[in-house]
Amino acid sequence: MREIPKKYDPAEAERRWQESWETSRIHAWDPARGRDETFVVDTPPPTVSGSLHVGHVFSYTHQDLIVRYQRMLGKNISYPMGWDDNGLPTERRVQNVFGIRCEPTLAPDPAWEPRRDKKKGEPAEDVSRADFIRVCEILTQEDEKAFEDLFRRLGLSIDWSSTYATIDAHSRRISQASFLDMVAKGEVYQTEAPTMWDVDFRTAVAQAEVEDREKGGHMHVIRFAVEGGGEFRIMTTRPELLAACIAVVAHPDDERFRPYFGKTAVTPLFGAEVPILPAEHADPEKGTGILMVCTFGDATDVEWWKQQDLPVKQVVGLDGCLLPVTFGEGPFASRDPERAQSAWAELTGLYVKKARQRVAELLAEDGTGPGGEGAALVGAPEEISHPVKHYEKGERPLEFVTTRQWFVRILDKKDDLLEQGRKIAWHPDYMRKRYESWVEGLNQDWCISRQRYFGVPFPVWYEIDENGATRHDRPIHAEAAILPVDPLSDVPTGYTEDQRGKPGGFTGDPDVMDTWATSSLTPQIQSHWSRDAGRHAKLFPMDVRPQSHEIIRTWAFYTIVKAWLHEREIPWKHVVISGWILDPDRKKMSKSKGNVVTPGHLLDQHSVDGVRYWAARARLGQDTAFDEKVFGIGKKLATKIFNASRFVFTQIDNACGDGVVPGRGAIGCPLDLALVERLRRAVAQATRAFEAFDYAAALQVAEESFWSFCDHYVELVKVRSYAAEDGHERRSAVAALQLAMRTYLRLLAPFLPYITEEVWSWRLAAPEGREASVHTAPWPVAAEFDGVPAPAHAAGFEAAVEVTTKIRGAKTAAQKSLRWPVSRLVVRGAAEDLAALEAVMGDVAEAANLAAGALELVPGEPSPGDRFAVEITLAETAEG
RNA sequence: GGGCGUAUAGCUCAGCUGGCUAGAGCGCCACGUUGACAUCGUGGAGGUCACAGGUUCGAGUCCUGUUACGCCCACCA
Repeated sequence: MREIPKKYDPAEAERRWQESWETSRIHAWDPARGRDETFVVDTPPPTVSGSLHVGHVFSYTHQDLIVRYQRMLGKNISYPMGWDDNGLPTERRVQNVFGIRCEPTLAPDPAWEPRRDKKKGEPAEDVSRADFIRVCEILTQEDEKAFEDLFRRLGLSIDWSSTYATIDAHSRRISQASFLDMVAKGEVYQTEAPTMWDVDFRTAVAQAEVEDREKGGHMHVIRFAVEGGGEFRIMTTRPELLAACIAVVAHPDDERFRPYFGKTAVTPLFGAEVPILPAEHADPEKGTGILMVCTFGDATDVEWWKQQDLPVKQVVGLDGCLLPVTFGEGPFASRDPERAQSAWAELTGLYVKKARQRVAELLAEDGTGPGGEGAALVGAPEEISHPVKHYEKGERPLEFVTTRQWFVRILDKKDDLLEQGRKIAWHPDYMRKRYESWVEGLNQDWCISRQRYFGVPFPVWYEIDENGATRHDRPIHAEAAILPVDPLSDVPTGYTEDQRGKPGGFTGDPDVMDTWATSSLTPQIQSHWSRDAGRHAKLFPMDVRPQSHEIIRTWAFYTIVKAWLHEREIPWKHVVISGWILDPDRKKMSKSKGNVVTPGHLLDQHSVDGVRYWAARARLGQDTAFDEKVFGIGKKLATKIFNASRFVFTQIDNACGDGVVPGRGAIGCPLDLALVERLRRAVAQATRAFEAFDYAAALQVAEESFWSFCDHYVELVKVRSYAAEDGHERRSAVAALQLAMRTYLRLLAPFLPYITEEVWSWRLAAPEGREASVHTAPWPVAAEFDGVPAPAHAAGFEAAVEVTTKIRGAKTAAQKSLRWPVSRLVVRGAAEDLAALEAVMGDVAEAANLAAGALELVPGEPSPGDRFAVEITLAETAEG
């Protein structure tokens, strides 16, 4: 029998148990067991190029609480770990750490090695695509190690034999298979069309990655002439797009502009003739009621342009600077090409923001407004603040430019996707609304191609015809058997490498997929969809997707899209949404605000169990203030478990020299029966809470019940359990203590895995089987209390507590110790309450040190809100 | 502009389908070393449950409106 330690060293226990769990593989998924006894988690793969954050500790703990409960239910758990390393965040970090930049035209340099000692001002070094990707891999492996260390320490019960990275060969294979399946189903298409474009990263972005930011700007009022006489004014924040104006529109019912419909307007400065047309989207209330349509100022322009048969005047380049344009020909026809050209000469090459200022100046200087009178610009541009679309990871506003991109058809599936969302249980339920409003607001198909490098390539080549032109209309798709492929280094079947880029040969698609195109497949990556039908059937659809609410429109949404497209299925039955960590000022903690607390020192200072306790107190979906005091409460609870266990097991050792604890049948004393009744209730409540994924409520129930056990039951039962004589009263006490401890340790095990495992190992752990660890031990159920009768009086426990508390109060008020004897105690109350009290009075009297014959029970009326009215007379001396 | 959420002791939060004479922990005050626990124990003082109406025998709990904060969404002229 192991000696019970006097002190608890959390850090030592954490190391010891991590190792033990690893060795015994209690977190591993068993592929032999069936789907119905399996619980599958779609673990969020963290972005490893981000920093470690208390937010990780918070939300990953939430998942682990649910998982640990399910494991105790006996479920075969599939809880893997993935690393999200593909994509822009990694590229950006690599660029910063190593001071390099990818230049895809360069050939790989075998002699080149990355350096971290780049100085600040040193210009970025251009490296080949292959070298760039190699460095991305080096860095993500380091980052993944740091995350794994934290997660292991945090006690996440992850199956570490089952990990993946979103850039690894397996994930690339699944991603490419997904793409090809969508091609086969006609759900993906390629088109050359205006798309949202980030001018810094020089890549297309999707609607989900776009956010509005309130930015300062200027409102310009510009006069347009109407052919045949007349003029009107438009208002715009983007005068630099004047040369890209293709039409002027007003609302069809707007009387002010009705006479102009069908006529032609002439743009100032550039002298372009553009039609004046009615358009429903024009709002008579806004601006002057008439506005210019440019290629392309915003999504409305794109939308409207698509409906009309109008030309494209692309003036903004991929870098956000104005392109050279020749006026007087093609779409850039002008009444005065010379003047237009000279004006444009001032703007060409300028970034849009710069060009905006300059064109305003030109419009103000130009004395030839409509009719040759006055300036085209009316007054000084007015300073305003307005929302501007940005790529969420970008600095400068998005532009709409025409490029060739891959899109997944989602706009035609809104109803199906809403229906899928309704089949999934959201926790909390109101989070479903976020999903629904996102689906309802979709206005673009999903652009999945990115002009980047560290990502999953499209498994596609294109034929090059005899004239050397790339035939995007003649794609060559990779066969499933050869996936994953990199079309820039691999050769399509039937071709040889020397045909690359040659007339009659082929060329690889240079783009990579949107990172979400892969992340949306985390269930399929885990289940080996398209590769292993048996495994897939055992893991898909999954049980639960844990995630945070800001990525409902990306991760949750896209995952639902993919599951629908591939198999007409939901990806999981439940989504559980964690809230955010707020700093004490109620601001969201984020790296950019500089208010992030790193998790390492928290774990050192407050112990893992203490930190997990803090996370577990936050209900799903609820943002939580970062409050260091709460860590202390958790640590205190762990200490209490340690000490209470020491007491209980010492009592058992003393009472049961043979090591055989009296069975449940031995429990017979009224207070002990009352305790068991409370255990029954706590178990039922905690179970109900966990079934609803409400781990916080389960914790609260377990914690409150446990403290009450310590503060009241243990104090009341001590004299009996310490008794030298081995009578049925002592046996009842010891059996009840053991049953309670077995119950509480398991109720608290999901929250505080280290301390519960530690004390479980002292006396309760079986040599083998489920009860070898508290974490595989069966979750407590009502049947465990069978054989223990219900107490005769429902309120016995509460009666004992109330009288005990009153006696303690009297002693405290009299500044006496709690052992001070009581010479006389008169208790008044209702007859049934007195009966309940009488049954447990033996324990109360012992705990209160009540003199023999000092008790008087008197039927009568207590004061309001109380069960009893008591008169307490303390003894004159400590000896009674 | 639309939608969602939150507002309960100084602080962090519980209060399920209405019965509360509103709870817990921390903090604060006082007391106590009793043989699990001084990284402790015991007791106490703290709230017109954001505001205004309404439904009801009865509302922190339901309805309506208002305010504050947070989040999500929205074509930015």
